[in-house]
Amino acid sequence: MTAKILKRPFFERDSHVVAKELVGKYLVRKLGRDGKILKLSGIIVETEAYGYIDDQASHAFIGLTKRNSVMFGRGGFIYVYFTYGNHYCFNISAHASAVNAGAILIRAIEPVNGVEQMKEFRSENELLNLASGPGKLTQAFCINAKHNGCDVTNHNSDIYFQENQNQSNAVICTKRIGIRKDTDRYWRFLLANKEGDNIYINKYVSKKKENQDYKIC
DNA sequence: CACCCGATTATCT
DNA sequence: GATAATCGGGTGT
Repeated sequence: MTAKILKRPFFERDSHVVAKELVGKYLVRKLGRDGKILKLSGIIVETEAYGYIDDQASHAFIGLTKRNSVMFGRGGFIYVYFTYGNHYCFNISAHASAVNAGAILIRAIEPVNGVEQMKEFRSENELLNLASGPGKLTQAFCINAKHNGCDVTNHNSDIYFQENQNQSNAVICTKRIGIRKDTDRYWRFLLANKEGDNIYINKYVSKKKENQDYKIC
């Protein structure tokens, strides 16, 4: 029996709730390659939530524009944007109501299936460096501007999310990183393992130095 | 290993 | 014309 795909209702909740719950789930990328369908997959180990009018760091803060329009549509659609002249960032729209807006930035993934293909896409052999950052994971999973606006909630999607039967037992949160405004809210979520009183953060997260100030959530 | 800085372009004002 | 939800290479310790 295959794991369940995350459907529309999962994404139509407050973005910080969705961001927290996406941690530990699988991302699956179906790819046509040499006449066959190749599946790349991995466990989401780091996300960030972005909101609407109360969140100055969010692309939606300025109101509806051509670029951010997916953040204003229904939950469960892909928002990809190009930044710093080099990198794509992969987001999924999420908010609780039709008059809201928001998205989740997928920041890091622990590679599981299709590792050799990811290494080729990245020109990089080190497993820890394949998808441990938002720009790295789009390259490893071959996600780009053509995916903007795609629905992830059915099996025909090239990109979708799956439940994880063996989900880890802890998620921690930190302040969001790489932003200039609204830097104080704890809307960055990391996968961790709790063993007794000890917390171990997943080693595939990005920017390990910025993980010091965290809370258990 | 930590810090610093340049690259490079779509998007919005 | 300014900005940016980043990355990787270079330098110095």
